Amino acid sequence: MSLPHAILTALAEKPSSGLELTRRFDKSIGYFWSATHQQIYRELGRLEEKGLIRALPSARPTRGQKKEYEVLPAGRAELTAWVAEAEDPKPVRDALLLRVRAAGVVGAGGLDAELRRHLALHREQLAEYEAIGKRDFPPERDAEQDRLRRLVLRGGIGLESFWISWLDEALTEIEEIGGGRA
Amino acid sequence: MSLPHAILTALAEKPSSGLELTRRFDKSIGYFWSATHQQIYRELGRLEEKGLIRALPSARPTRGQKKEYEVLPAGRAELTAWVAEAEDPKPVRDALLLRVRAAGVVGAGGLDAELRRHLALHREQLAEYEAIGKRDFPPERDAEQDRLRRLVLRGGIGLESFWISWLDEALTEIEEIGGGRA
DNA sequence: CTCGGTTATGCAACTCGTTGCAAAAGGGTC
DNA sequence: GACCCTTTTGCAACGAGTTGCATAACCGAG
Repeated sequence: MSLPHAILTALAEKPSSGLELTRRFDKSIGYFWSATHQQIYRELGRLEEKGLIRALPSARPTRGQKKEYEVLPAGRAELTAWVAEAEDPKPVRDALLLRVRAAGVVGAGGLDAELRRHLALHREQLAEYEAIGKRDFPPERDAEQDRLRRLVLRGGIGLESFWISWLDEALTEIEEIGGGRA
Repeated sequence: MSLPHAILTALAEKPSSGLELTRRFDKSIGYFWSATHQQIYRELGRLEEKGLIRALPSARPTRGQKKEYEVLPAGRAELTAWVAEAEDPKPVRDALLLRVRAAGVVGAGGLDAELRRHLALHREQLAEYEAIGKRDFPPERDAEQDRLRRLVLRGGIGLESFWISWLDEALTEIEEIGGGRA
């Protein structure tokens, strides 16, 4: 139930149309709450119906015509309440860890290539995060919002760093095992 | 599409009934691929229909009566093929990071309690993983399967450790901000 | 001025996971 | 032996996310 709040956050940062939101989700918010344009349009409709956001009056309501939304006071209140809500961390569901476990039963044939591929992907993502850090958060910007966004970014960086080091370790391990067999 | 393979892996490690599987998912496999008993029963039905597993002949097929399954050769082949399949890492979707970002817009009121709660949960989980490591994987066991399961466990440990250190950092940051305002 | 590409919004169908509940069998207790 | 609790299996409905496609406006090229 977090998608509506992801959208409220994005709109509170800057009023946008559905497509603009989609693009921002591809770049920024989507790094920790991804969503497709479909989900976004559907949710914008629901949020408008509930009176949490509204279409800016300038935008006519025809199809194919850009429609900008902004957050209403009720939406801001909803978001404020949600921030303090308790929600347990979702249990991990990671197919790669599962593959390694399955490899213990049927052998690790071909898994090393997949591990290397993931390693490359995570290195890319880490590089992107670090570029964003340099570009968007120079140390002189220090408002509350900047500090919190930097904190979230450090979360992303930490996660990617973890995966990179685990994948390194995994590759070493699997090469050793494979070497002993082949 | 990994649930069937999670079940195949579990059954290959040891033939089980639906309820036993449910319990093993709560303890072991479920740490990185969680599933409810509902999903498991449904999937057992599908896997049997496809001829990848079968009910052990001893078990009569009535409701409320235990029914044990084992993996058939076709199931093992399917699992072997799946291990080498390519699958991109799923984009992160983390409500807590989203809350921190939202706090940048509407203020961090009450969020610190939630961060502390998560910190405690992750510390618990880490302790559990470390206990499992000591109990199930003493260093003298060194078969391929043991090494790979230990590798997966180290993944879990690394993830929990990452969250613990990020949450520590986040709490410090938010206390500083809050201190400057109150 | 019409044709094709781009921008923008949206519907419908599907899969996967979740939640609440029901039903059959077995075992213990009074 | 009637009652109730536990174990085990299962159905049905729902909600969130995904995929494929449709529709409408706009804009530039020829």
